[in-house]
Amino acid sequence: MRAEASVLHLDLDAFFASVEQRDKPSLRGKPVVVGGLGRRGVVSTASYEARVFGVHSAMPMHEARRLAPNAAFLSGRYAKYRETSAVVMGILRSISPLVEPLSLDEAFVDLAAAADPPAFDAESLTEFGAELKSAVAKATGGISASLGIGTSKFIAKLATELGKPDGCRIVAPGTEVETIAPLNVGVIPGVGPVTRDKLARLGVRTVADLQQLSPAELNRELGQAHGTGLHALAFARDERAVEPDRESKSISVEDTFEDDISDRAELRAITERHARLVANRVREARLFARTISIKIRRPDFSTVTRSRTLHGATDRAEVIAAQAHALLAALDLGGGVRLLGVGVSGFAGSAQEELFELADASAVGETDTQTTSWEETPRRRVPTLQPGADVRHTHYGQGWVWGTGLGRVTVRFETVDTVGPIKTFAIDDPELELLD
DNA sequence: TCTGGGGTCCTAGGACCC
DNA sequence: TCTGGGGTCCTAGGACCC
Repeated sequence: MRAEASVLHLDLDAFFASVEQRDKPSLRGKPVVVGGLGRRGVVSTASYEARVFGVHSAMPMHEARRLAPNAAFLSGRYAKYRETSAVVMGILRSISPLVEPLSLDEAFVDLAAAADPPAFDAESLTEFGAELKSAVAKATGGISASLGIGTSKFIAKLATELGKPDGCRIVAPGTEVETIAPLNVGVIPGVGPVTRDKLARLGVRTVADLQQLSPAELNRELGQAHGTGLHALAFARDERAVEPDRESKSISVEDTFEDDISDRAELRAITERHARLVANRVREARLFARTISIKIRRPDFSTVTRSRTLHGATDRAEVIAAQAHALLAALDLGGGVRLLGVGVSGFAGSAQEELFELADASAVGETDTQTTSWEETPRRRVPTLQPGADVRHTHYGQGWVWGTGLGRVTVRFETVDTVGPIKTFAIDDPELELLD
């Protein structure tokens, strides 16, 4: 274990909702929920004002609406979130070359590798943290971050959690075990609902309880890797390094439908569209994939995956689609499909494509006759004017979609620093333009 | 009207090979 | 007639994370 508190963890508070409140001043101080707005949507992020009502991430949207009917429900503006995230990651990289992003709103920083590292005492680190938080707020237009500093990834992340929101918590070297001992085992990364239940059956509720179990006992209950890992973390032993350049291991696109789909031609068309999106991303990453997978979820929520590995590697949509079609053709889809996904993995740096793989796959897939042409565009599922989206009107300027319905769209004209009226237009008003 | 989308890592069994 | 023992690759499923 590191002797010094040299790992920093940063988490942007209620990130997506914070960006919305930043760009939509009328929503500041109000409950905001960002997520899928459809019938089967779930909450991505809830602002702290919405959390008061019990709304939280991953909650079905209909439940969130029931709990906080007066909240603003917005579909995400992911380009904006990526943009703001990049600004924050840039600040972190100016501190240390070793920055490991975990998602748009979270990252680890190895402070020991910093060009100008802070002194590792509580006072210096507190000052350092305060400066970083204000630098983030300044560069992002007021987004707040929570920070944690500790001797390992686990402890740094836990420190962040303990200080949220808008916190800066330092766990002093040597105090790790006493800090975690009284906490629920759920604070250990890798302990989710299933593991927590298993541990509860062994009488384990807190990290201190977990410390009483032998590694052998844990391995028996949870498997070798998980058991060994948990035993180490229970004593705050965590040697994982901050890894700035983790290579991606899979790329996938999936979609849950508003209504279950049974029609094979339609599913085929969607598979094709997904294959194209996957192939685009594979090429952007300059990769070639050997394994093609599909995933379906049935109406009863049971999930099935099928995959096949090619002899060579590909970045071509036609090859991915052909394999995916063949895998789909072999599945019983009676009863319909709720979700369909296409993915690739097993990356290689170069293509060793074999010509027969395309032909071979079409042969396997020939049971479902060609009812859709390659060019056919599947129906667009996502309406363009979603609540929260940025729009511009020739007279009123920039605003955002408040709501839509009955062929009309209501727009609130405001930006970070302008306040204007709320107006309703016909949904196809030529003076109204969707931004991005 | 239950339950997103993008990932990572692990397990377990079978094929195959030496 | 009683059938080792590893290692690797592949597939499918599941827990978990944000």
